[in-house]
Amino acid sequence: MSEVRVRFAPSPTGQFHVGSARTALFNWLYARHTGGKFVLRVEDTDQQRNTPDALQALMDGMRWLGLDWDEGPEAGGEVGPYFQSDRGAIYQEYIEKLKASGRTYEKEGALYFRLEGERYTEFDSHLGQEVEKVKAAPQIIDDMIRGKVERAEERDFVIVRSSGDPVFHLVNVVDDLTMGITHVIRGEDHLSNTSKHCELFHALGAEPPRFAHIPLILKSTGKGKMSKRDEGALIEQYIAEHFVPDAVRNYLCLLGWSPKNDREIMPINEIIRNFDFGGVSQSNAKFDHEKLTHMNAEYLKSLPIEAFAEKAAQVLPAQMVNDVYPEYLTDVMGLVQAKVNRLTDLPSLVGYFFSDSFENDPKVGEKLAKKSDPIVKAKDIRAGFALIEDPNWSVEALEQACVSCADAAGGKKFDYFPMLRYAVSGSGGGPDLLPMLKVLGKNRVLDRLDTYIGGVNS
RNA sequence: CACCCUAUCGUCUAGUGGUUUAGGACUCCGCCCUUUCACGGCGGCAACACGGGUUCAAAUCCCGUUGGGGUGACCA
Repeated sequence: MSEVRVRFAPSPTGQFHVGSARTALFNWLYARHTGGKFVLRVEDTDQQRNTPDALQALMDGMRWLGLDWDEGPEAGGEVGPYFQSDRGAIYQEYIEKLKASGRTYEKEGALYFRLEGERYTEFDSHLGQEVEKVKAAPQIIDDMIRGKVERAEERDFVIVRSSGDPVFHLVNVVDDLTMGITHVIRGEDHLSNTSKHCELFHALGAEPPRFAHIPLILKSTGKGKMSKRDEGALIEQYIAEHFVPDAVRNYLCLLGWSPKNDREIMPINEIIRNFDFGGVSQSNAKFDHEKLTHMNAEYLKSLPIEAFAEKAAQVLPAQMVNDVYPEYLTDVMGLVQAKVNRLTDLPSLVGYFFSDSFENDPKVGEKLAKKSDPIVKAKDIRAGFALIEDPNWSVEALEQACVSCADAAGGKKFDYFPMLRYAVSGSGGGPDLLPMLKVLGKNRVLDRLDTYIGGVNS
């Protein structure tokens, strides 16, 4: 059995769509699973849209997802060039072969591929005119996901435009042939055109590769397949929003593929080991941004605290973290790591750890004022905290102080909690209170209690 | 209009003729924990599109209908 060779053949337009990313991913997984080669081939025949920037964005996106290629731009390889724009001579050579085989003819300046079979004329409602059709023998597509699919082409088709440029169907087949591609893994939107490709392979005296047409990713709301304009459709967006790349990749793996053992959050090695076309779904899947976000949160939680703090530092405003000890940042992040879904939620979550000028939530303030004497309580607990001698300002010492105050007032320690939280953070929710006070430190806590006491009186 | 693909909870899916009161995950809801909460624990709602067959037995096989998706370019 010869080595598996798969390819991802994007047309770099500057935007890396999740659908393309998943096609790349499944190719990559199959190559890694089988120990084969993953080829990156750039379909840059559309000079208008394909810029160096666009290529860079595509490669950045692939690398961000951890999809490394064995042959292609910046990697080299034996069967290049890997840019279609550099392969003109190769296409010409194969066009000549096709001409020599007698399967082509010219019409209105374009070169057509001629189907074999009985010809007839018919009105085509889609084209709105009479066209010549052919009763060609059906091509049998050997698809690893869908089994044997039979489809017959019924019209001759253009392989070289009157401008002299070869069309997609031709270059795709020639490239796959000359690059020794053994398995073509692509979106189901290509399935109907595969019969054209099989015709061309056979006309060139070659056996078509095996195919795997993977289901499409559909819009999460509304109809049709996902497009670049839909929310969450672009890999660039996840990079910009500091998603965990492994989380995005993990989610994409599960969109249309299942390990069939109820496992979802998996290290990539486990996915590679289990990846197989038997696990690929035959039906299309809707994109679910919430599940992706959940998966991102899971990956965030499992990060070592140092790594989490490092990532957090990238999304927090510079003035927040610049003149702060790294240990302080790590401590703060330890408080919120398990609670955050996206890193970009962080700034609004932890502002009060870094600045005294935080917003007070008026609703929480009102609710607090309705309870009994928050100011008296604040004064009591402020006095109690001031007496703490433990230089570590530990959670235990803080709790003890609360208990003492509560005993003296004939209440419970929790009587002070909502007020304390509001006084130091302006908010009604957040991390566990006592650890949060410890991280904030004695000076900050006492100062903010003073502000609260004074602020409410005035 | 034609051709091709497809059809299990709202969503992603497990299920390849009997082990299934159809399992897991996201979402949602409830309870517990916490007199905070965006964490955690426990629990709940929720599906085999429809109609025919085949079979002792069908979510699973076949046919049809309906729904969804794709393709039908001198785009890729």
